[in-house]
This record gives sequence, C-alpha cells and structure tokens, in this order.
Amino acid sequence: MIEYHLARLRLRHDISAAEEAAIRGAVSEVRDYPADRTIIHAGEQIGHSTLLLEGLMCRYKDLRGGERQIAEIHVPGDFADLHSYTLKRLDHNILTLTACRVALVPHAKLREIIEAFPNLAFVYWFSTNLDAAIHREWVLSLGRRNAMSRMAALFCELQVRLAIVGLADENSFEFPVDQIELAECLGLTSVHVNRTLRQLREQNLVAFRDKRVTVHNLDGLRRVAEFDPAYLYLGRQSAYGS
Amino acid sequence: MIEYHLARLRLRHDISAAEEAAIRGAVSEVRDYPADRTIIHAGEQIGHSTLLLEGLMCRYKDLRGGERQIAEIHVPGDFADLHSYTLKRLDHNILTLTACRVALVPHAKLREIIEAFPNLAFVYWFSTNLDAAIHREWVLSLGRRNAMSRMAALFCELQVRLAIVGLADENSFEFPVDQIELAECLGLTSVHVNRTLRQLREQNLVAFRDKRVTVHNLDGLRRVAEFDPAYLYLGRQSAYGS
DNA sequence: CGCACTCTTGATGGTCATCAAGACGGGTGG
DNA sequence: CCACCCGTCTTGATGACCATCAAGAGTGCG
Repeated sequence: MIEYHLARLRLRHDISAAEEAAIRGAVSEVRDYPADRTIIHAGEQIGHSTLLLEGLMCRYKDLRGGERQIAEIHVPGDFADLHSYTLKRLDHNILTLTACRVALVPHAKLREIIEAFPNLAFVYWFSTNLDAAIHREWVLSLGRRNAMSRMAALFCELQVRLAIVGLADENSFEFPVDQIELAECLGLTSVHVNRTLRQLREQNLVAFRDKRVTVHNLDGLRRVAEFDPAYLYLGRQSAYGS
Repeated sequence: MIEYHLARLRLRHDISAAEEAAIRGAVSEVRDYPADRTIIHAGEQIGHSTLLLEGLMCRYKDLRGGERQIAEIHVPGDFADLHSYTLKRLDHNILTLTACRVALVPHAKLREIIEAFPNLAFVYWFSTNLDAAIHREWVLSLGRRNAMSRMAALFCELQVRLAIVGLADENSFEFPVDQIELAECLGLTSVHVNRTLRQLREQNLVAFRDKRVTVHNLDGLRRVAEFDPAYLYLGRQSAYGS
C-alpha cells in the first residue's frame, strides 16, 4: 500500500524494518477521491497529513480574478501536506488532478513515530525541505525560463520523480492532466501551452498526447530546459547523525 | 546578539529560558561578510547553518546565460540555510546583499539542541516550512501577478517580515538593494523595474529611493498586490504537542 | 444525437525585453 | 579640490513573447 512511499524514502535514506512498521502503523484510514476535488482548503485547521497512494494531486494558490497557479505536483508516494504537521493550516489548497487514493496519517501518530525514531524525524524534515527545493526550481522557471524551456523543465522533473517510484521510464510516462492544468503549472495560458507543445513536438523533443508524455530525445529535452536534477537530491543522502 | 532571531521565534511559539540558553550555546562563531559575496555555493557540502544577525542576504539560482533569479530574501533573525541541516548541500546559492554579520551554528550543535528540546525541533521544522510557504507565494507572484502587483507584493512581504524584528514601521523601512537585484527577485529586467517603480510612485502607493521603501498608502499597496499575510503565519501558532 | 468541454488555430494587442544613450552620483587619484 | 570613471538610474525606440478574443474541430458523455 505504501510501497511507493517507501521506495521514495529508501532512494535517499535507510529505513529500518522497525521504522517501516511504524510508518505502516501510523496510517489511520485510506480514502478515495474523485478527480478535480479540492481536498484541503487554504486556512482550514488540519489534524492529519495526506499520503498519496495512487493518482496525481497538486498544491495551488489563486488570485481574486480566479487566476490559478499550481506550486507543486504530487506523485504517488509523496506526502501532499506533510508540512501541515507544523503549520496546522495551509497557505494553499490541495487538489486532486485525477481520481486518487490516499492514506491519512494523524499528526498525533506522526508525532509518536518521529519521537520513537529520530531518524524518521530527520527523513520527514528532509522531505519537506525537498518540497521547498522543488518550489525554488519553479521560482527559477517562472522567473527566468521562457515557455518552451519551462515546459521542458516540468517534463524533466516529472520524468525523474515518477521514475523513482517506477511510474516512468526514459521514454514515457502517464500524465493525466489537461492543457489548462499544464498552463496553471507554468504561469501561461492554455492557448500558449498548446502552441508550445506543438513546438516541442515539431522539434522531436517530446510529445504530450492522450494523457501521456512521450520523450523522443531526453538529452535534447534536458538541454532545452537546462535541467540539472541536483535539486531533487537523488541518491543516498547523509544519514541522520552522520 | 540573537535577539532578532528570538523575537522572530517568539512571535509564533513559546521558547523557554532553557531553550533560549541552548540556542545561544549553539552558536560557534560570529562572522562578518562584505556586500555582494556568495557565501554558500550550490552543491558544496555544509556542516553548519547560518543565522543572519545584521544585513540582508538572499537565496538565488541562475541559468547558464547568467540570468539570475532570487528565490527568497533573508532579514535579520532568519536562518539563511537551516534546511542545510537535512540537505547537507544546497540546490541554490546564498549571497549577501549588504554587509552582513552572521552567527554560525554547527549541525552537530543543532542536533544536540533539537534532541534535548523537541519543541525546538518542531519550531525549526516550522521555520523551514515557512520558507517553503514564502517560496509558494513567490511562485504565485511570478506565475500570475503582473509587474506592478508583483513588486507591491514583495514590498508588502518585506514590510511585515521586517516589522516583526522591529526594522520596519507601517510607513517605511530600509531596503538597501539596487534595481538590478529587485529585478532578480521579480523575474523582470532592471529597466522594467525602473518603470514599474515610477508607476507605483505616481499612484502614491510606495516610493523606493535612497535604499529605502516609503509606503504612502499601505492599504492601497496591499490591494494592488492582493496581499494576504496568512502565508507568513503571523501570531501564535499551535504549540508542539497540542 | 446533442451538449459540453477541451483542443487547435488565427488575428490582434499588451506587457515586458532588448538595445541604446544620456544623466546622475559616489569614489578615487592626480 | 577637481576631474575622471564606473556603476546605477532613467528614458526612448523598437520588437518579441505571450495574452486575449474568437471560432471551428474533435471527443466523450448523457
């Protein structure tokens, strides 16, 4: 059930059998949500964190005119709102992009397991810091990349993050969002997303069709994006206490 | 010495006398840096975190063409790189915007005090999550706000964050950066920053002259920015264990 | 079969970038 | 002390990128 989550954690840190058992024991409930449902609204009090088991979710904020900006995409194995453990209420909304299955982890349980296992406290703190690193890369994208390299960068990021949990290979991955949602990630309009997708396709870099991203030239795509996966902190990280 | 830092922490959480003493004891060294020095380079191994005592610093990333994007401004009392405690190496650079005085806190010391005081672990985890919340607001700005409201939003944020440590009132605060650095925060060129500043000045909202921001109409400025300080999590937060 | 939504493409325009040049101001050295 | 120099600020002219408006095609669903 939480295999994606464990795969994600174990890419970077050692998780003992006892720690794994503690994480499994922290889940209070499994829930299913339909697509396009805002499951957490900015400002509301929250008593649990949401672990994404299947599907895609995102964090978004919006302005009064209704312009929506997505700040992060969540893939299976991610906590969508681990940061609510310390923040209690969020400054953004959390939305399902597809039908989703999630596991709820009450903050009280979270507290128990991080007190019992300091390594888990470290690993989960790391995890929220990784979210922040992804935010910074998006700040760079939105501030300094043009539409093409911005979209390329998004596809590169997703390819890596989905590959970690076995949901992407080098050539393709499912990405069941529409062009409107893509635009909301990239700070563009859906019209311009459409044209940018065409350019990427015509340059034989990547195609986005039928809810699937097909990468025709990964190196070329990464070059266009100036993609450096360092911000995703892949591979073994320094352990707690080392 | 770390009074700004304590003020910042105590705005949101209770810090006991013993905890305060532990924080004070964790500082290993005080250093001074000149303006415009990159004190931490992306990718290098780090064994300590840097607490900003005086001056302004920022986090930035850049592209190969040299285009620089600032992701966050640090004000006195902030840790510039508390997240390096779990990340060890950073995905971005840290730069002094002015001459700065900092206190170094070795990660080993940090570990000692958060193990001794779980409340401090919670408070510092919160602190890195607050950085992420600021990143998200910048994502919204860069993705969906135009130049005027983007700049207004930045000034609103800084006014609040500086006021927390007593370095701003409702009317003005020192902000010793140039228009180039402002542009690097806002994803604009310095030329357009110059024109946008003129508009804000002509509308009697805010003026930026002689390294100082003078707010003529705070309500109006906040309206232009659609500024909602909720993302800064002002005021008392839920305590650890409640 | 019809409706609603997304996708696609064209036409036009606005915001912001780029290029350029002069003004201003602070620091330095003769 | 003044001249010079360099970086920043300011403004103008032009253009690129992306938004907006609009309309037809495609697709899935009731």
